[in-house]
Amino acid sequence: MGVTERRIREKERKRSIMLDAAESILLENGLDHLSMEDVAEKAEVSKGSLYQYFQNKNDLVLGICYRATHLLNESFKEVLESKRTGLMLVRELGQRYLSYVKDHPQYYSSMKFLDNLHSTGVGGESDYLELCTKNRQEGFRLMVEAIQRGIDDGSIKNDFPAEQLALLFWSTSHGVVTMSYMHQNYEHFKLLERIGMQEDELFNAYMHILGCGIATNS
Amino acid sequence: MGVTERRIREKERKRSIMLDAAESILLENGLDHLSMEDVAEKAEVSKGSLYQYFQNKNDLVLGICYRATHLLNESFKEVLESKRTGLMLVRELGQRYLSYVKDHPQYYSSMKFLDNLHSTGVGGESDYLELCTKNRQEGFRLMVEAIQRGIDDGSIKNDFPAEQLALLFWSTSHGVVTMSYMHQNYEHFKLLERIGMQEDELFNAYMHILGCGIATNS
DNA sequence: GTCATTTATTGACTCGCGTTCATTTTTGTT
DNA sequence: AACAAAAATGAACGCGAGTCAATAAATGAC
Repeated sequence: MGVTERRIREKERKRSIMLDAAESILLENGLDHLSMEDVAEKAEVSKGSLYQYFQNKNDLVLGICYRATHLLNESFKEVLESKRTGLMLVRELGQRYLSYVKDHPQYYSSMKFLDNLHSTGVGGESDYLELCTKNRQEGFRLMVEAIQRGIDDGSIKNDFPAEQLALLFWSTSHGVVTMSYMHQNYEHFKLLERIGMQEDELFNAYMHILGCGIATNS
Repeated sequence: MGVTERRIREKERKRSIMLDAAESILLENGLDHLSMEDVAEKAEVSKGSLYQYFQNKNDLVLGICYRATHLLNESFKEVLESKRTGLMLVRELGQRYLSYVKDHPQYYSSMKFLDNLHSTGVGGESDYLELCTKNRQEGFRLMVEAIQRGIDDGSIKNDFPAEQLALLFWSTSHGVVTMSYMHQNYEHFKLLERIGMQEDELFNAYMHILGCGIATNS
């Protein structure tokens, strides 16, 4: 029976169309102004149909987030395939994260949404939630791997276990990336200008300071 | 006419009661489950009355945020009164921020709300918005001052201007503090445990790494 | 091709919540 | 007590998430 298979494929295709619609609205209007009605209209289906493909609004946004985390991980994996020192890998991961946020602000805000759900406890049922969480863990694991390689090849100090360094890098980079995200996406956000700093300067300073802290030789 | 003055005082008192109510609900239920009706009930006034004291829900939350930012700044000012080296001041500021978030999670979430508004553009009218923003800038200024003192007294490298270092510290500490906030407030958030790390270990590692990056002598 | 059954689609409806406003109550003044 | 100004109230509105009974389309048996 190829019929049920085609049904599944067809269903996946429509789901994808709906996600495309949601993504473009998220990009244009931001999370706060993403309504199910607008998504339905953009996807050229009825509101009720949306709910056949997504359990609720959270689920829809997490659907985007699933794409988002997957894409970021792919980019990270690419980095880990190169043969540079661990320290350079870490730097490159940071660089990738930064460009990722620049290129896909809608993905970034969907990931913020995920973080927020994790903070709030649970925000309703969603099958995507677990998948997204898995993806994030995978991303974290990739970071640990880069750092571990750095410790092994001697480019990174072994003052701390790789997991702990990774967590630090994970936490801190978030703030830096957010800064440049806001700088890029919100006209009125003038903090960087106010202190006369370029966007890439911030990242370089971050990497420099962090580098001094974790690299074996300054 | 002492009457109008008393009226103003009385009005301020009621506003304060309403903020107290909102605060306690924010503490118990979190931002997502903070409804105007609940606040009204807790403050023992009608829903309509709330709107005589606050322009809208955002305004109410920013009212809490105003308290929040003020309190944090007071704590920061206290630190700056001491005569330690700039580097030690910076460390102490971080420490204060950390305990602040532990002691007043509802204030922390109100500050996250403020950040979010800043991200989103503007979320409706609120007189408190400007006040909160001012407070945040003041907080940032205090951080700059601590770092500048460090540069002056030689405890902090002068690779970067104080404002830039402050911005870095500001951005990165946010991530670290968020981590321990979530660790404390959300039972299911097990990231720290998973990698076998204590809460204060994370902060110490952060300060250590950062310290290596900015201190004059390792 | 016809028809019964399963599956997909629809939009009118409910419901919760932020917000408004006409009305009532309280407070202050003469 | 009479009146005016300010404050408080809760019924009513709008908007958007989520539901569901009705309808349409697709499938498979004969």
